[in-house]
Amino acid sequence: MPELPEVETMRRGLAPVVGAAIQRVVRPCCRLRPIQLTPGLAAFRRRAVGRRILAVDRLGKRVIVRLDSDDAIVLEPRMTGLALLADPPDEEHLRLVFELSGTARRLLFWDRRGLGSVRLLDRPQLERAVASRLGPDALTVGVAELRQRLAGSRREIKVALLDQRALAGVGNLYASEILHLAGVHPQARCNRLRPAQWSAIGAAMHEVLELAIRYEGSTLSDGTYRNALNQSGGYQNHHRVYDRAGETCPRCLGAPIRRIVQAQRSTFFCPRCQTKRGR
DNA sequence: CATATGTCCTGAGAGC
DNA sequence: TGCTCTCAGGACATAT
Repeated sequence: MPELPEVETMRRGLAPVVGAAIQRVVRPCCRLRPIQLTPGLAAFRRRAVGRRILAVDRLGKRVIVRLDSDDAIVLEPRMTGLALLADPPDEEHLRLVFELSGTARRLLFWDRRGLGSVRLLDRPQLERAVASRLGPDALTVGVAELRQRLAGSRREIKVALLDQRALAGVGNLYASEILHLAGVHPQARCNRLRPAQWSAIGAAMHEVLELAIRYEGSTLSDGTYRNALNQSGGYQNHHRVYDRAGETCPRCLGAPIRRIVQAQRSTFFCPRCQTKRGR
């Protein structure tokens, strides 16, 4: 489930396509339902083929491939989507192929569950989408803005961190990791958190995300996530709490990690060293 | 307006 | 062994 570190790793892995021209766009036929492609294939080809790739950026959990036409291709991996330069894990779930000039040859969008999407947007469309759907990027947001955007909410902090309109990039796995490092209870209400706790969350967020990027993201036991060269990430070996229910907390070495459910998603935390109210 | 819940999707793994 | 069932959680639509 690509979150900010995995998508940032994808973005970096796609560096070789910068400068290449898109020569063909191919949708392999497959027995599975096709992923969402906007606009349809014919219009997509008309606008993409012949264009050169100027840059590959990231916004939250989306990869933005900028074209020399002022259009951009937005890759949204959601649960199981991958952007690949290397051969995919299998052919069956290959959803879209961009054939390119230059050394990279081709850029693939592979998605086992097919919840991801590929959209080609013009500049106003992209700007509108970003403004209406995405908060500041979690990797660079400052503590003051983080606090300003979340502190008024009555929601539980773990749930609020997942709201992409408030803050872009944090997903279910990293929300647990961040709050554990910050020492903040996942069920603490945003509007009850103290300034020192917001500072701790902001610092922990940057620390966790940067370290996870250094390890090229997390490949969980299902093995789905891969970088652009179809290699596993390494951060799963450094998870503090995620999917570690029952194990001893690495922070206090005293209490077992607990799993609870918030907003239909698993949360992992240490009941001893994550508190609702700082002091 | 803010917040909560339901939905999409496929494959892995559990249980019988 | 093979069937059925549950679960995983991205973002968005719909409900409260």
